[in-house]
Amino acid sequence: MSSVIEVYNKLLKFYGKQNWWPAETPFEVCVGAILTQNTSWKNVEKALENLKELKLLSPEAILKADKETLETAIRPAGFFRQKASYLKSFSDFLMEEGGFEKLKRERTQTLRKKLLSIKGIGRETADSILLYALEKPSFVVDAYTKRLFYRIGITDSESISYEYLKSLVEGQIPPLEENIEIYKEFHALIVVHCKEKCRRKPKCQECPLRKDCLYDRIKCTASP
DNA sequence: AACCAGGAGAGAG
DNA sequence: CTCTCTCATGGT
Repeated sequence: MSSVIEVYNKLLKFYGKQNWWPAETPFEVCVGAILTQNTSWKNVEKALENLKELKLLSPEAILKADKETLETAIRPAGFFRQKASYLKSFSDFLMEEGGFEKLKRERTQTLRKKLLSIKGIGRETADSILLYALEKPSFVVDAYTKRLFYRIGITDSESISYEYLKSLVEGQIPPLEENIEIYKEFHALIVVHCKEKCRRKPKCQECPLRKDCLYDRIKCTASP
C-alpha cells in the first residue's frame, strides 16, 4: 500500500504536531519510559506525581531512597518491585557515566548497546531514551507500530521482529540529525492515533488513513 | 469479570 | 532465533 513516509504525512496533517515526550526533564523521560512498560500512561502519571512529591526525580535521590519508599511511590504503575529495581540500576548507570551531557557525545549505536546491557532496559525503552532524552536519531517501535503497519499493509504479519521494523523505517527515513524531529513526531503520532482516535469505530470517517486502515483485521468500509 | 495497557527477563526448544 | 511464563495495577 502506501509508503512509510506517506503514512507519516497523513498522520501529521490530521493530528498536527505532538511535541513529545510529555516530561519536564530528560531524567523524567527515562523514568516514564521504564514505568510505562506494558502499563497504561494514566497509571504512570500517578506514579510520576508521587515521585515528584517525594522529590525522587533525580538519579541521586533514587539511589538514596530505600526500596520500600520507592516501591510504594511507583505502585500505581504496576510491576512495582521490578520497576523499582530497574530505576535503581538505570540511575546507577547514569551516575557512573557522568550524566546526560556526557553521554550525548557518544555515538548512537554505542549508547544503544550500553542501554540494552542495563537490566530492565529493553529495545523500546532504550530507543525511547535515545530519542527523547538523548536526542539521538533512533526510531522507536512499539506494539502500536506493529499493529498499525500490519493493518495498512506495510507488513504482512503483526508479529514481525522489532529490529526488522525499526530498520524498515530507518531505511526510508535515515537516522540523521535532521530527522530526529520526524522520528519523535512519527512515534508520537502513531501512539496518539492508535490509542485515542482509532478506538472510535463509529467515527471511522474521520480516520486520516481511511481505506488504508484495518481494524481488528477487518477492512474499514468508510468512503475515502 | 475477563481483558488490556506506549515491555522485559529468564528459560526452553 | 522464536515461543512461553512471570511480573501487578487500574480502567472498561
